[in-house]
Amino acid sequence: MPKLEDVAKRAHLSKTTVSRVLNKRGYLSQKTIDKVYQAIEELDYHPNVVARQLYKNKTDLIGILLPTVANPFFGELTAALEDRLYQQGFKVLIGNSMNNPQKEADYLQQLLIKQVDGLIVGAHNQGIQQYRHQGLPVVAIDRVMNQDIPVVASDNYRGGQMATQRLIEHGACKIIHTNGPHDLATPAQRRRQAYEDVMHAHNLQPITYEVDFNVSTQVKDQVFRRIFEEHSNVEAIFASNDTDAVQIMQLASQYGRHVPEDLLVIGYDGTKMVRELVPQLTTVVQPIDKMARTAVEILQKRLHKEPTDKEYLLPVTLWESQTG
Amino acid sequence: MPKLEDVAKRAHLSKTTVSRVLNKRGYLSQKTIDKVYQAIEELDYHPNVVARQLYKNKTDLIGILLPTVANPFFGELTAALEDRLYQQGFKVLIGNSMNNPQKEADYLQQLLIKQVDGLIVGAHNQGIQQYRHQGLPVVAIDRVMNQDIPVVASDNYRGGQMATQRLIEHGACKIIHTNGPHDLATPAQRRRQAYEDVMHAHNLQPITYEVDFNVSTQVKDQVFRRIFEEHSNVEAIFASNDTDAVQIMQLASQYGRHVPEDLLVIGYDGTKMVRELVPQLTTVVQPIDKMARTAVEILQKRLHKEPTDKEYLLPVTLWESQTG
DNA sequence: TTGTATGCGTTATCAA
DNA sequence: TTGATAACGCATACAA
Repeated sequence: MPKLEDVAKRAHLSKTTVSRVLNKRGYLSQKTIDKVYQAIEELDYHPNVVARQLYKNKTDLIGILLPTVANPFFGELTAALEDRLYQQGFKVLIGNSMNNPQKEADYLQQLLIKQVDGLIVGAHNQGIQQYRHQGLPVVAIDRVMNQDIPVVASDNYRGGQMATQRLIEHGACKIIHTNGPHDLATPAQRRRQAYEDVMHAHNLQPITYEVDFNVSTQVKDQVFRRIFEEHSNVEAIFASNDTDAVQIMQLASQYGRHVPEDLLVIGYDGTKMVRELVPQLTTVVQPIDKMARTAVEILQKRLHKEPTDKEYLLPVTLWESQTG
Repeated sequence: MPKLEDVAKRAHLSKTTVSRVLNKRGYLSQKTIDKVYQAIEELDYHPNVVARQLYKNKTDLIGILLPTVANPFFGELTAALEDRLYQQGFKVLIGNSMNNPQKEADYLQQLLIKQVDGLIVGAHNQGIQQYRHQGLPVVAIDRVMNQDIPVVASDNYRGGQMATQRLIEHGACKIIHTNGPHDLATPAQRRRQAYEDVMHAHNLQPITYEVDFNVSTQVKDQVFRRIFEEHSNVEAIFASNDTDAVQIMQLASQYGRHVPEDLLVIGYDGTKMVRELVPQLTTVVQPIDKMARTAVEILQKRLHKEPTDKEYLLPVTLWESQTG
């Protein structure tokens, strides 16, 4: 691998001059510039990014810590984030921590150490209190961390309202909701709050089943079956996310229930992929693109030490389709 | 940010000794070790990864260049790759190049430059000949690059055979296939070859519609509509991937066709996500996990300068469901 | 307009 | 068992 010095020698110049040409700094004669580029060409020289990173004390790398890009929501979110970050001159380091708090902790420890300039976190593991580390700008997505980390989220309360209201308008009374564990501090809990508020306002009894997001389809199956077995008269389900909603619908048919005649189902997330693959699913659409843009914007502010709000709530919409 | 020297000062030792403690090298008295760890604790010191990278001339970073993690196949593939790579001590830099040859070229230029220790490429853009760059170990997934880059792919020929044969066994004669542009050198073209071979063996006429993978749903719509308009008597479609298959089925209903009574459809990829969301879709399942493991294995060999084969074909299976 | 010398934070060689 | 110093490759302050 040729280095700056090799180029300098070949062009009969000093490292400084070559560096200047590369970074277009200061006064340079055209002749010098040409010589440098020619030497670079001949040697197939490329600057060493790491050395540059060390000197500049920044990497232009942003870490994205999420459960898994295999999930459509996080996949689309990651794609959107990568797109924005790339446009701003950053590259993206990913860490998928699903089902593995140890891995999340490890990523943190490693990423916090000057490997990345900033961090976008949406991982859901519990019991990780390490984010307090000062110095590294962090933005959370749909996840409450500690007080000085800004959160970007969809308007979960509004989403919960819209879904529950729609189910009630469609004549359902016995409506069951699924959500993450109540002790996991996430903005998604506001959906539950909204659901309960709307139910109470209509003198209906809210029932929430708690399902850990980071859990296999099989384990979720157990929980969802309990819904049908413990509440055979359930009329509607407001699910925690779209894949859960679909899984519930498939289970429903095993219990002889037909959607939407027999049972209404509304999901959450409304990714492009799910709306393409299961267009009949009524769902609350999170503005993934806007969330990504906002997260990157906020991160930039943090990087430039500008003040930010604590929370950014982005508007949801309802994909009004056939299942609920 | 405290550095080695700060720790050394606080522990009344030299940088060397502290470094030795951190890397557990050479002889050290327990007393020294304790002092060092105490100082590290007190200062909340973390080694600077970039400085280490510069000295060691490696980053423990692997670049993954794919069209987009928003697509379920690449999403699941990325998740699997990340998982394996993490286990091997690597972190992952992603680049999504969909619809953007410029971006792919840019990523290459940047990643080839010592920013990553190796590269896994599955991007589909044409006209990028830059991968010749020596020195950086590269593995391609489902993509033919140049001769000295090993390719990991599912057994596309077998997949094409299985799908076509099944459609014929189910009584279809007028079978149409969709695939990428024929001038794009990809192992997926072997599906087309298999399709044509099987068709010819049954004295049937193969018809392939070419659809650029990197293109919007809307544009694909145009192409798929042409299938129904130019071949109103089509009996079965073997689609290039599952999302296309679903899109085709939805279009079919607009043309008054019912799947599977009126029209058979088989997809390709068989991701967990699609099989969960659209279980009725018959599809050829790529062994994503095995592909990821293999790719990482091969990459390791390249990193250790061990010889590798040119091509690794992994077995596909058929998800025998209802649409075809 | 160009060159010299220094530092970024780490690891390793060699000497003590 | 420990310490001084050079090297990794680059970019800048300062000098010429």
